[in-house]
Amino acid sequence: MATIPQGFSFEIPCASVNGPLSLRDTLLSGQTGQPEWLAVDGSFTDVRVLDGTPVKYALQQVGDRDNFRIRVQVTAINPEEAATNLKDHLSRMLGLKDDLNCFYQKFANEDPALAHTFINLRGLRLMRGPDLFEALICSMLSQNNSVRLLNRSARLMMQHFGRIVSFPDGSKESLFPQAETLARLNSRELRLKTSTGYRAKPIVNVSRKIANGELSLGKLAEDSYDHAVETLLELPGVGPKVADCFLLYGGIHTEAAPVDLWIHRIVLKLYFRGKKVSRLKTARFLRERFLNWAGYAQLYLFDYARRGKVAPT
DNA sequence: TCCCAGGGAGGAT
DNA sequence: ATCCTCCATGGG
Repeated sequence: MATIPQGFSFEIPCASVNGPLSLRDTLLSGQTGQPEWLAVDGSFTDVRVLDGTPVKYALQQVGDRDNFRIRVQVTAINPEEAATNLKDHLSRMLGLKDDLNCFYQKFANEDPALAHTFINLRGLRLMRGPDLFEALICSMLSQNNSVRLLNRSARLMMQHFGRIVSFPDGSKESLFPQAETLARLNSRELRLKTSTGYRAKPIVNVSRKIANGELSLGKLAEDSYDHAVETLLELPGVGPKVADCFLLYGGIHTEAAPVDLWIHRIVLKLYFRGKKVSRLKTARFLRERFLNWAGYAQLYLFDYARRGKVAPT
């Protein structure tokens, strides 16, 4: 009887990350492309299907924001093989190639408010959701919702409607549901089982468009920012903020800057002297000022605004 | 009990 | 274009 390989682990060295990293801030900053990661005594666990095979892994950052290594524990049928895919997956998902120092240097001088966040949030990176459908649904869940409830609904969707995968150690985990699965539900069932409220109907509707081939998120991801937004806005339950959320956290366009209530408040205060402008203009302002770093600027300002609890103007 | 949450749709002005 | 109101649900 062959022995089951138990603990396999590897490390990502500091040298293969472009600049500082705060794994904790990155995974717990409430980025909407996927359910927020759960921290279990300093370690974060996730389950993904990479190249067709289920992989469970735990991440831990050893060291500080500037001098560190990422410890990765892998559970899979063939851990060594999975590790190869996992390295690419993590690099993309955690934005390890993003040149953070370039971002900081570019705006530290001309933008004092933003520069303030560079100190507190040093190493915070943009997370790209590994799955486009998951990113879209989580973005739709975010409308008029709290981060806490959004995550709760996403987890309930996984538990009730996600495929279950099992691992050599005997554990079973549930994945985020497929579009085809949600497409077969009636919205009432989804609403009652996952506490999604009035968001259930458009979520089922959009899932059906994807399942029957009317909408291809893969093709959408190849489009320009403007054209992609145009397509997204035609979907029920998708407005400007949700569209930008999907494009940013789906890892499609870093120029997308989702403008929610908090971002709107902080941008009006910092850049418009409290003058009232529409959310659409706020979003355009961020894109024009920060270009391909607009998503990052939004990410840092979001945390800054929430932490400071900027009052409505 | 009331207000709010990483908004969107539909309508009226 | 901008400004209402309503929309389910759970937490404070």
